[in-house]
Amino acid sequence: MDVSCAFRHRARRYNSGVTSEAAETHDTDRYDHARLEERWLPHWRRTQPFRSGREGDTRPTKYVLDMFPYPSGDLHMGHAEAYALGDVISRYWVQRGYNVLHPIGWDSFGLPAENAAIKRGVDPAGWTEDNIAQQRASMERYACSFDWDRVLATHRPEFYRWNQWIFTRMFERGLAYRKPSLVNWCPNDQTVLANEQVVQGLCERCDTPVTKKRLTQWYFKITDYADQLLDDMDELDWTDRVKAMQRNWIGRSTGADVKFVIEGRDEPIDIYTTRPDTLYGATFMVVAADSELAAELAEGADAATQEAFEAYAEKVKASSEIDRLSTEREKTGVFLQRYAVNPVNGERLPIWASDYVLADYGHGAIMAVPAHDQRDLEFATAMGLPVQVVLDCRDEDGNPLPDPVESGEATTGDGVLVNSGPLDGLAKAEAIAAIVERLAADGVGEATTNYRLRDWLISRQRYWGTPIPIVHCDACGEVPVPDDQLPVTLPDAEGLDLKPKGQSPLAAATDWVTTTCPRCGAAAKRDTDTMDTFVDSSWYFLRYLSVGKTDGPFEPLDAKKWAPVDQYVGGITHAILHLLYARFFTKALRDMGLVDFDEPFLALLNQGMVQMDGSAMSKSRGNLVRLSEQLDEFGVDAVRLTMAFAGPPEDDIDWADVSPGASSKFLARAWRLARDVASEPGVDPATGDLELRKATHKTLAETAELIESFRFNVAVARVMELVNVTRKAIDSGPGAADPAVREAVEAVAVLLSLYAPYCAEDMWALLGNEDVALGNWPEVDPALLVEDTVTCIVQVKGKVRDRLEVSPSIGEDELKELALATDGVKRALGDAGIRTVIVRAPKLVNVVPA
RNA sequence: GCCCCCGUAGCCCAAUCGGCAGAGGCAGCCGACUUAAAAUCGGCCCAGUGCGGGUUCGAGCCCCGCCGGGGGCACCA
Repeated sequence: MDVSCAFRHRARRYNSGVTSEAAETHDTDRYDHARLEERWLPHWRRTQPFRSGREGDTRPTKYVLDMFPYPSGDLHMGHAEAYALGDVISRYWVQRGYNVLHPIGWDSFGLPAENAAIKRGVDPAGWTEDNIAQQRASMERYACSFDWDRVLATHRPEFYRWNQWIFTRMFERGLAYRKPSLVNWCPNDQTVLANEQVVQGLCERCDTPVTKKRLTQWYFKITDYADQLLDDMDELDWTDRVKAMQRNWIGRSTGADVKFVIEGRDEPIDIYTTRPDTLYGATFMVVAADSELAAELAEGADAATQEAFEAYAEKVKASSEIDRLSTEREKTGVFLQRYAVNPVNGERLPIWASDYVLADYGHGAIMAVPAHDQRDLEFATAMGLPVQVVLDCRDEDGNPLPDPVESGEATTGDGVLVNSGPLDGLAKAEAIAAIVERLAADGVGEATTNYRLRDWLISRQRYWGTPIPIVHCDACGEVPVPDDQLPVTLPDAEGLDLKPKGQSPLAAATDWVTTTCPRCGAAAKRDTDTMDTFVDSSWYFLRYLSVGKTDGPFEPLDAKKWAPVDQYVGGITHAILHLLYARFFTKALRDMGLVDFDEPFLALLNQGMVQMDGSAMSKSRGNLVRLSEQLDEFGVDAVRLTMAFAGPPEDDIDWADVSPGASSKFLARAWRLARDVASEPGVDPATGDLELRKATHKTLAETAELIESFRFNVAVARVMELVNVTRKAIDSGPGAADPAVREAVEAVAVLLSLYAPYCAEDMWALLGNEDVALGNWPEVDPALLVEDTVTCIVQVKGKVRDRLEVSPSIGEDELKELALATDGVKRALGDAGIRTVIVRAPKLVNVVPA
């Protein structure tokens, strides 16, 4: 798409009601965002100021990365915020003299393209490429400081070839494997979903209630890295919020495995518990109704029991995730007419099957201690099972808590063990240590760790994704496609029915599916599933480093030079999924010897969302604000500045609360400064007005700190202050010809280049310079940061009673004397004596009366 | 239920070692310029920091307990 076309369009819009002649003429003596955009965009297209990694570039490197967009339509307000903030960081480091890698690409596989293709009967590839072209044009107009030589899109074979390559490496190491299991199934999209894509029991994409289906699917063994994924977070410069989300998701718990002998079964079974100290309180056992163990135990029971179990299991399977998630639901289950033996006291425990025990956590079986676990208590109450108290729990005042059976509340806290044989009298921690030791000695238990995190299900029964590079051979089994036969490209969508039908559309591409086994040469079939698109985004940040490379996913030397990412910028919506997967990939690639670092993203900034009138924007809600219209009306610079100025970047922006019009006015005010400067380029600022010089240098020094701690809104406020004092200097101070005015305005231009590149570039040109964006951060003169005098607050009993203008280097004793002599102190003190005087030279004295 | 974040003028937000509650902006009001309006320039108004305790010479900031808002996890044994 031609961006200049959009400009003509706007010019017409903008000047409607004015003569056509006026529409063609721009007033060069006024700030006119349309004129500035028309002037500078073509210039930047030519000069490509943000190309990184040029031959002979000796600047220190930095890698600043924005999360790449999905190409479904044009950019929206959310993109505008994210890229505005990422650009502030990236442009700042360029100004500070760094060789900044700031790439962009497209996360272009996935359901939206496929759904659009189905709906409109178009080719997903064509639809995707069209959207990419549109977004790219919008990004260029938006003046994103991207390196346009490093663009990638994940749907192109030159990218997804390396998905396949990494997959086969994972497969070789046992990190990619296939297993049958009950998986999340979206009946609408007709595809499997990862746990992470099920939100409140609904499909993340289409909000359809998710059901369960038993399927054989591909997994990545992310659970192998659970401990590292938890522990390595300590080193990351991420918010506590995101770290907490990741911690919750991984969900590490420590406890013990305990072996229970099952009557009539050769092998004992393991259960997992976090409270082995309550083992003497176990009164029954529960196995997950949808587990193989439950089916096996039922098989060993009488026919009536078996029938009851099968009916129950069927019901459980049919229930939706939503039902399952309801916490108020009644406990249900079937007694399997089987018994387990408690290893510590030989008691016979009836075994029940229920859906409140999960098949894929721990061992899918638990010991039930109803006195001290709320869920077990509810189940015992519903089924009339016995309750045995083994903990003496007390409230804060030392009174015993009511009996769980009477109160309906299990006592789950700490307590002293009772009715527990050798454990009696021990506190929780001691009891756990003692019982684990004894179980281990007897060979019937050991301390273990469990995780909420499950292995990552990556199979998708859809067309628009990376084909899984596996050939199924009757003789050889699962055979990875050899490297020299990669990529396995997608068959043409032409003639394929992409509609969801529970099986991958690739299965219908007979010619494509039919192949020979790479190992034995016999007739064989390709795997017809495609990979979860999160695979693409798990390593794309490495591909940017070596986009053209044809003999590997990335060049190790490039990775050494640039990676890991110094600063990542993106929405909090990816706080769990994408970040966790990318961290896992990095660790796996490290173990393959491909990278030499542990974490992909050292620092992370999560910008908030852009809302309108208190809620997320949507067409149906009628509160949609169109980015293109905002850009037409207020200009790129004003919209970008508004995003930076609205508040802390992590906070949501309500577009109704901010004012792009005010941003535009401010930019005009700044721009006029450059127009008004009356001294020549290169004039020595040292001879200029001292007060203005101090203001300029102070602003520069403070801004550096503010940007580096992401306080962009405050940094913008500082530029506004500098603009205000410079205006005053011109109008009612030393005047437009003073060299300090030029110094101040040049600083304004450099500072504004972070938020408002068009305005800054034009100011820079008005000042007789070129290329404002590149390494122009002025050196701060420390001498100009020192104040001649500071205001010392004089307090009596913490209340301000007087002020003193003193030297910054004043001594404590001298300051104390001056303070005690002030009228304010004398008045406030009256006849009272002095108990003590707190002196914090040079800023504060606090007199404490007796 | 567990965990994380946040409550400061009418509104968005500053106050980063515990030290003058206000930097910047929006809205409002007044004035200058103008025949007038726009634009521009200048000025003014506005809270004692959600509530209750505590520590301290001194608390928006630290501690405890509430209230309110947002978010994550959740039958994970």
